[in-house]
Amino acid sequence: MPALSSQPPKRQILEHFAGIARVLGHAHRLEIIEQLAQGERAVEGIATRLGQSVANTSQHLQLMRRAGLLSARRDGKRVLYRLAGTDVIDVVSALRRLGEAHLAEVRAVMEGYFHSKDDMEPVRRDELAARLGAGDVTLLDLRPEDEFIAGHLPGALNIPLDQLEVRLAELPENREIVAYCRGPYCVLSFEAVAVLRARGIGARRLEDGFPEWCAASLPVEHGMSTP
Amino acid sequence: MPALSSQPPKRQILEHFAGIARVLGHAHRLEIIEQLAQGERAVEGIATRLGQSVANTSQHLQLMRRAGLLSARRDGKRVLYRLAGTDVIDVVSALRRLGEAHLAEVRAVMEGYFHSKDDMEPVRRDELAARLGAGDVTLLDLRPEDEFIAGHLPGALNIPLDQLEVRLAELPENREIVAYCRGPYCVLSFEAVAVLRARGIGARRLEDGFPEWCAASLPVEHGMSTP
DNA sequence: TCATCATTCAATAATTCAATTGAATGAATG
DNA sequence: CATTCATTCAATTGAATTATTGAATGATGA
Repeated sequence: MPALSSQPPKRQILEHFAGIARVLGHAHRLEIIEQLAQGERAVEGIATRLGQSVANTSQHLQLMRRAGLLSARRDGKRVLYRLAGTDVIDVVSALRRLGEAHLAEVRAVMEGYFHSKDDMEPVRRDELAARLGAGDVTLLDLRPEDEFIAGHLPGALNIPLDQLEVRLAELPENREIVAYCRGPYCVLSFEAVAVLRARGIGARRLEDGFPEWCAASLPVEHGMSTP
Repeated sequence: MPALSSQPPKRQILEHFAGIARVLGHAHRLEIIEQLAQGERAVEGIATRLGQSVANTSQHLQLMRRAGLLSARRDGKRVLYRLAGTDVIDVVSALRRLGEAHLAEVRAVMEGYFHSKDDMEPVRRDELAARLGAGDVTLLDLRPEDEFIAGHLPGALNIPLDQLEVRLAELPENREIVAYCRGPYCVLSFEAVAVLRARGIGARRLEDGFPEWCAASLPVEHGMSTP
């Protein structure tokens, strides 16, 4: 809670933005956001996933709620938290990009974690466009269905992120999966790649998203998916 | 400098991202980034603009440099700092959007600062498309010249942000100015509106940027500007 | 109503962070 | 070579955060 003293208004506003950044400045809270990006969760569920006490998790959740990152609703005995909006995801994914780009230590950890460096590198737009013709790539669109219908990459399969775990069977085997979403700052494709990798399914993400693909005058399809 | 203990790799990575967020979690540092978004600056110049001591500013700068947000070069006696990359701007502008959207207090301060609420609200894409025909709007493209040449909104004037202050005379008077840049998460248009307002020039920014305009199948021009 | 369960609050101790002060580099100029 | 000036370092103080503990809400169901 930043102090609202009699400072110039610009400074006051920056103080608020800095307050939000401080709220994001804790690994547990970033992990909570990652959880909630996939849907509503109760306090205890989050706490066990984090391996932290319920009281501690509750305080983190409330801090984020006060900062406007989360909202909560009561369902019987439980209090279900969810992200206040997609712009929370936007900040976290921009943060992730920045961290990946500039922090050498992160790259080192990642290269130790994933088998090869290529696995983690995003697919470039031109590379993808060239490989689409060959037909050995499955495109996975993680946006909500209405956005998908309004326009998507040719031949893409639409599975919104929150349904990914239950619809894994729809993914063809033995084809490389390239995930994409709203744009380079959207975290949906990051999350999807993480989910797929956790199940041993090879997947990479597109460097940017649908708007940029469009802007590059590459082919676009409209309407429902026809599998 | 987050601890790199023997934690699961995912936790280690989140720890690093959180560290970056903490570095952003201070109003002075956000203000430094705002300064450096306009170009290289020496330590003392930044310090005087912030109204802080040189020693203190130097420490903030070094903290940001260690976090990978800034880089520095020596020029004679002075050390010139600059942003390490545009992704720093991306995070700050995503943060800004989040703060503006969710923090009621920020809105209150803004409404007290600017004359009317409308002044601060971005121009929606469809609204702009409709008004382009009438010809009472000057479009201002703040991206670097090469990006402008590759494609821009019809009739737009290209003044990269770092040249804005010296090229103010090129702006026509008595027309509303709408600034745009790379996308909704790019801070260039935010900065431009701030610069213009500080000189009493009415300006608003486009809700999103060039890729989204393209994605919406709206008209696009290529090549140099022809004033 | 009472007991139960999930969540929240309040108080504490350990850690981390911010700004100040004064001294120490390190390049440029006479 | 010594001086000057911009920047950095080191040490201190005061403030803010984090995780823990145990008690207090507040809704549910017997």
